[in-house]
Amino acid sequence: MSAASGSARKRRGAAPPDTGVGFDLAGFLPYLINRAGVRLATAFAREIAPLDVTLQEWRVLAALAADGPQRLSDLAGLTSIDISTLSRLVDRMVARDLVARGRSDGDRRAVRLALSAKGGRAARSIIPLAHHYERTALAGFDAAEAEALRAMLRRVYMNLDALPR
Amino acid sequence: MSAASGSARKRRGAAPPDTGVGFDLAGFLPYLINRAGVRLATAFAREIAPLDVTLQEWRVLAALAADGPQRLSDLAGLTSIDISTLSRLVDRMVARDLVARGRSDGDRRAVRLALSAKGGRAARSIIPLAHHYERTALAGFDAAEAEALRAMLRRVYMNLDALPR
DNA sequence: CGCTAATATTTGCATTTGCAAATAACCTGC
DNA sequence: GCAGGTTATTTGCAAATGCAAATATTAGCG
Repeated sequence: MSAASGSARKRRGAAPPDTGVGFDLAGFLPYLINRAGVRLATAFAREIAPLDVTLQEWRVLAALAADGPQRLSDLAGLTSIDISTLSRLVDRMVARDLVARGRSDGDRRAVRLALSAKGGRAARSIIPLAHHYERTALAGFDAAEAEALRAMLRRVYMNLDALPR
Repeated sequence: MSAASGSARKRRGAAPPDTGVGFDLAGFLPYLINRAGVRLATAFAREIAPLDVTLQEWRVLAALAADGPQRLSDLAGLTSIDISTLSRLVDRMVARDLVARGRSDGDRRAVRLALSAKGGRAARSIIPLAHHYERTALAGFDAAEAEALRAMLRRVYMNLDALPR
């Protein structure tokens, strides 16, 4: 498993890595979040592939399962998927009868997306896997630690929310 | 900023969200990591766009700056970029003279990638932005909290490492 | 040594992606 | 009740992506 431990001091005895620009990647938060996220994502994607659901599809199912019927833009916010990408993803899910698309009552510009019966079944079959997976990711964490991690991730997210959109 | 607060109890007075599958997205770790990661990524991408460097390119620069010259597969591990995608990404970076590509001495199958002079300058110009950005993400965190977050993200990553590859 | 299995990288190919422009439906002030 | 500006979604289009197959090279074994 790769070395890359602390390093990145101001140089010292050991030869600096040739092109010595010097950057402490291993301690860089965006790096740590990204690699954990990618790991989580690719591994879970493999887990649900046999169910013929992609990761992005699962994200849509999960968001609809959690928050109920909603508009496309709400779903985009909840899934972190670009709205144009999501529009087409939902197309495919509608075609496969996982999601029902209707026009919003109040505002006819907006779309109203909901789980179909089949989509609900798919969600219910994946949710236990998701929970199991989360427990795996949090192996060795006690409840307080797990909650602390969640809270800190929310804070990071909100800190970034305060930036120029 | 969307509502979506705690909710997801076992139901109670308020009407369950129509298609009541029931899933606590807001407390689901993979969701929290993904949305923080996506936020971090898209916002930083915008930040460096004026420098004519994409996020993936920055990841390559950062990995080379941190760990020095290395092989393509090492870089893939460090950046969490798929190796075939990375192969082509590096192509472009070589074409733009950000990265130098040579064949490894010991093993002529392997490639040896290093920052070019220009790539080093690009890295050095972005690193301060990256640090500034990390500080923004961690606004309100004291040093111990920030380090606790990093440590927990490493643990999550390692927990997943133990899974079937 | 010669041959088969493993490793490192590249390439073929079909999808997915995301920005920007187009479209559609509201909403506001007059 | 309508011009002009916003908001919600879709679509055009040029990349970027990732899986699987091809290539190139090394390693191991008899």
